[in-house]
Amino acid sequence: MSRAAPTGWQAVHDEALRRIQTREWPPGALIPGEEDLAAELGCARATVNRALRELAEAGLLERRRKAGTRVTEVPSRRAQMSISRIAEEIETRGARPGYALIAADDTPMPPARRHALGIGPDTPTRHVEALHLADGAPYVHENRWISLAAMPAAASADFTTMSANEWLLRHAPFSHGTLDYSAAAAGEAASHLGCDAQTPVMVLDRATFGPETPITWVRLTYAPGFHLHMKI
Amino acid sequence: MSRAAPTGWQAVHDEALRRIQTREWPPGALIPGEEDLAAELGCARATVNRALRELAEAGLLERRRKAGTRVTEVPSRRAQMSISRIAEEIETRGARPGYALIAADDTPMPPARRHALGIGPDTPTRHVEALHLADGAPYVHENRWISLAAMPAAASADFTTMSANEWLLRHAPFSHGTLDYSAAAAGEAASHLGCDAQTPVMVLDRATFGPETPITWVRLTYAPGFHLHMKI
DNA sequence: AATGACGTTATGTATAGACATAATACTCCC
DNA sequence: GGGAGTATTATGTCTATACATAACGTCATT
Repeated sequence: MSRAAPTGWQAVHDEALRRIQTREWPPGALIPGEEDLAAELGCARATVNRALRELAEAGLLERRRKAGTRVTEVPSRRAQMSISRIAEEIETRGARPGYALIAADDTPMPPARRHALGIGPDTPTRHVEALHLADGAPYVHENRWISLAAMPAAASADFTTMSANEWLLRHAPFSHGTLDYSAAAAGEAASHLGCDAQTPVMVLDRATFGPETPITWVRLTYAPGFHLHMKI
Repeated sequence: MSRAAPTGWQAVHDEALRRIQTREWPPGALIPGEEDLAAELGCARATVNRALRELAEAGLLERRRKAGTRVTEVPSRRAQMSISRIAEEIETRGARPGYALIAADDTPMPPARRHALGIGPDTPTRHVEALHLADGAPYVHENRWISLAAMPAAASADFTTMSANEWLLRHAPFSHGTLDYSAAAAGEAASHLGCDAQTPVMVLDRATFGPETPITWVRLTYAPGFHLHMKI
């Protein structure tokens, strides 16, 4: 009941964050209960709850019923990056996006990738290969298979002007997926990216699933110089 | 007021998610207001608010005062990865973590990296070079500079048994930072990683800041075969 | 026609009170 | 002493109500 000013859950959030960062609440320490904090800061318990919940979601606090709330000993924070349209990604980097279809055919999906996506050998797929450009220069090579069981419309879709990436974002009811970044030699994509086959490049393997079914598997091979930037 | 069962914000969240995924609420559509939904689902407006707020944070809905809530046209979802102790990262991969200090000295920080971290040429730093092992094999090479202005205790810290990574996680009041993954040839780190200098490897440049001051800059060079795995 | 004031409206947030739930701490009984 | 059952307690959540705030539309004024 000492402080009068900081009402609002953000104010409570900031005040708690300050106490954590200044070690007024040291790592591992049990902090006052919601009721006490609400009384001290002059707000309702629900307000304190909202603030502390956000901090817990950020990994700075650990909350357990009955046991109370304590400051995380070794905070394992989450880094985030936004997954968006490749064209948008290129625009964000201040370049003019371009797109060129290389092939849209029925090249069979390799068994290893069928397994990664979780579809059987009989599920029909469509194969799309394309190149995305930034200011006219190769930006990323896209090599994709789409499950026609999940997206029958993909069989007749025209990928010459709209990339499969964007088409799927617009049409597929995607719910979750996995990303797998690795470093590799450019290999077969080298000719499209305008570099040597031995040049180290970033490779992204992505599997995407709808609420019920696997949708697509794609390998994106980025041109040399690509950086994956994230914030914590 | 038709449905009786789904009380609880998670139920409302799931129901809204279902309507988005089934395109009962198609992309771009304006969905019913909180008041209406609360009446329909038989719960309080605050409960609907909580559910829709979560979906908005996940990037599936866009909410604006007065304008209402609409389904995101092209959802740009966020991928998450957890940043943790390197030892923990190795354990997660099912291996026994190991650590070997290579050097702890006063090697000056290169100007480019001083700039990336945002500290002037007069700020004293400490340099630490180390190798992290997984089941005895090289896992990642760590090359780090710590600002002694932010962390004076780092000047006398012993990094022979505890890595600088872990020491900082325990002692530095870190608030935010940037991650920058790229693919590169192993180069100077090759000898430590047991590979050729030309081998493509993943490189992570990380700058870490406290609430007020820059703390540390580190380059982690991962051994060949490393994959960065994320979920959406 | 452009501009500015204002009312309307949907979301954002705060509150007090209540009940639910999980987990610890304790007690009782064997 | 050990195990089962129970009381206690801190967080989790829901409700109803209220007010705050942003933004769109409208209407009047210049």
